Amino acid sequence: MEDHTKIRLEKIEKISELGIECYPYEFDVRDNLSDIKKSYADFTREDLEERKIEVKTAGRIISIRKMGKSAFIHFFDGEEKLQIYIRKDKVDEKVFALFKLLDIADIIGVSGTLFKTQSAELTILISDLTFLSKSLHPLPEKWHGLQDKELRFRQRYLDLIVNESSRKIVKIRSEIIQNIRMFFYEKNYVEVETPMMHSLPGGAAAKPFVTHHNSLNIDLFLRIAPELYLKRLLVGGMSRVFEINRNFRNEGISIMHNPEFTMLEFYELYKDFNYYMSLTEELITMLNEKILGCNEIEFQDKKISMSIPFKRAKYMELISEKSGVPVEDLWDEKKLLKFIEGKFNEDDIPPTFGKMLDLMFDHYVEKHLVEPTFVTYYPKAISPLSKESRLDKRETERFELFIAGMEIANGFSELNDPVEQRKRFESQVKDREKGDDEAQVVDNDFLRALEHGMAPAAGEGIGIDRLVMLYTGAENIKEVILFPTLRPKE
RNA sequence: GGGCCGUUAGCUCAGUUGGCAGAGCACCGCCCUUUUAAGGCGGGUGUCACUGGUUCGAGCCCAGUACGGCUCACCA
Repeated sequence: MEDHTKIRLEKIEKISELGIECYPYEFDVRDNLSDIKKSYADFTREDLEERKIEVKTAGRIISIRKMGKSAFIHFFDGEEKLQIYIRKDKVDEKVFALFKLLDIADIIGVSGTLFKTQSAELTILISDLTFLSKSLHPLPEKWHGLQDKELRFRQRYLDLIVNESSRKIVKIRSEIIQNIRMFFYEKNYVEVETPMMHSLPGGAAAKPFVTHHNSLNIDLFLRIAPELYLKRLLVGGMSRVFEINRNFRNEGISIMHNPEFTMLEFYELYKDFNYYMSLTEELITMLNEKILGCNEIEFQDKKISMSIPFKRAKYMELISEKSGVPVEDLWDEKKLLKFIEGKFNEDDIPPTFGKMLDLMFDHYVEKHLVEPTFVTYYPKAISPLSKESRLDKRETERFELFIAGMEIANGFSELNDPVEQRKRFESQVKDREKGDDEAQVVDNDFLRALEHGMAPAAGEGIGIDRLVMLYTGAENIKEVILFPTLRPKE
């Protein structure tokens, strides 16, 4: 056993011997530290002297400065720090004996009177001390905090205790989600929850996790997207729905990817993708206002203007512009393949036309999309759930929003023709046969729903984790997910 | 999955040419009633990630393994 732990266990014994409960059941916190600071930080020493303001609060000890018969302690309630002062002549003997057995990281409750020290720091002069919980381990180092990323992710609680930047990310994430909910509630959207376990993986191009249900004796897939269920709700006449929930994709882990991630999806009947581009601008503008108070974000040393309207550019034209390949040649699978064969390794040559376009886009375009940009009119081959474009039969009414080189949103006019949808699924199956293991499968149950008639509709998904990265400047998705997926240790 | 890098005390980090394992904070003992990176005196608390190898001798060199970071690929 670690020495620190042994010593602290001995202290628990000694506290017990004083007749003090080491793990009590409750404590009446009358004032939290932020309220105390907010209310009294501006009072002068004389004001506080005169008014003798009593407070009762609790928190975790983060530093102790002992001076024989007195001591200063900083403690922390998850939100704010405050100093407390204990003097031997101002408390019971037992309280002072308890104080001597306290360690950094222990959790205590205190009652006392507010005053200001000679250096004008608001401080509680303790009259009573309640032991609330012992920590058997010391805190990480006091001014470097916890730096080791692996420890920060594995022991997030320590990270939260000592690193304010980590607490701030949690808070901003909560504010973003809360504001998104408000945004949709105010527009009369209904929040729903659809299955996390699907009998067919659908709604996106991705490899699923597989699990098994014992009593049904069937394999189930953790969902890769909620899309096909949300559209069943549109068939059911729910005209405005949204869901904020986890998706699971059995793919690589990187600074942009976690196997489980949070997705917002929303759908509205009688609207098209143009309307949703505007709605997205409205949503992002609202978030900028609420979270940052301005229409600019700072991301990895880059200032990015978020003012609307966002740029719009066609998918094929962007590829053409950055790669130098004429648009009509991009549409010609043979010419495109020839170009790719000349540029990429043999191993990297994609098996399908859609994958070739993806490769071109990712390689030539994506990283350049720093300013918010709607990439529009994705080809049909890579958009099996989107409605055909009114302008060009090869394209769909689909857009993706890119900010800071990250794909943030993906929306489209929803394909609602069941015959066409079946063809698209079948074309996906052909892609799968050619070696695209992320191509979708035919979902007959979903097709039956479409056959009952789905009104025209727009739909969109927004990756919440990446959105939080934008608003917090986090450079790794693990920073915005409290417990990112890591290989277990030991 | 590929490439590069890292892993030394509870934490943050040094460790030279292969020659007794180090510092600061934390911790332990003593002193100290307005300190705040409190201070003073004394104390090193360690499976140098793991397993082998080379060597008189390995934290250091070599091989492998584990975990992580960065990056490329796939993906949102």
